[in-house]
Parts: sequence; C-alpha cells; structure tokens
Amino acid sequence: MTEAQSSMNTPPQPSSTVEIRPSNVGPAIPEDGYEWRKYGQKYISSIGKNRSYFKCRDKNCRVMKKKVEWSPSDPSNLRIVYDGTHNHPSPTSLKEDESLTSTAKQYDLANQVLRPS
DNA sequence: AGCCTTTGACCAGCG
DNA sequence: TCGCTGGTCAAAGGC
Ligand SMILES: [Zn+2]
Repeated sequence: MTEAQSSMNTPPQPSSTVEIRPSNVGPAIPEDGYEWRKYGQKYISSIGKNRSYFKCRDKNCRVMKKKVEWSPSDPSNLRIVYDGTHNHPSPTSLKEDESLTSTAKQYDLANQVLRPS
C-alpha cells in the first residue's frame, strides 16, 4: 500500500531527536568566578560516584581543567578538583571587595582537595 | 553565527 | 596477554 495513506501510522516521532540540554545530569554548574565548558561525564564505579569534566574556556587557560565529583545519592555534596593553573584574570569579578578582604580564597580551600591515588 | 550542552565510542595504561 | 577503567574527542541540536 502506498505509504502516504494509511492515515496516521509509523510516526517517525521526530520530537525524539536527541536529548537537549536537560540540565539534569548534575546538581548544577557551580560558578566559582570562572567560566567552564563541560566536555564529559562518567560514573566511576571504583568510588561509586559521578564525575563531570570541565575545561576553562579561556584561551590562555586551556590547561586549567576542573573535575566535579558528586555522590549519586547526594548531589548536594560536591567534590571539586582543580588541575592546572590560571594564566588570566577572573573573567567575572566575584564581588568587589573579594580581592581586598579575606572574602576570597574561599574556593582556594576547595583546591586543597586531597588527591588520593 | 556562535556558543553551549549531552551521549557514545575509542584509546591507552596498568595489574 | 588480556581485561578493565578512566579520560578525551566528536557530532547533533537548540537558543
Ligand atoms: Zn582560567
């Protein structure tokens, strides 16, 4: 039978293209004052946790990588691991008195995350 | 137009 | 030697 008939049938269901940025993969993109581009996500069975991979968007910062690790049952508990070093000033000013007072360095503590092999 | 995000597959190193 | 895991890349679509 001609295909163009048969009333509605075998609908290709195009609305199922591909999942569009559901934003439900993680707790949220924690902005620490820099901009990052997510380039991968994997579940590490070794520790039973999810791990997201972020890269600094700055051209002078391509070496700076950020890894966000969070428990599948506790997305609120994030573990941020920074790799590399920034070679450019903060693209976005955190606040205005952060660099003058002790307000800054708060994320520095996050950098102290130990790296157990 | 550009930029962003997501998923799958591949590769390499190690024990 | 093999298997496994972790890590990265590419493509597509949407705003
Ligand atoms: Zn940077």
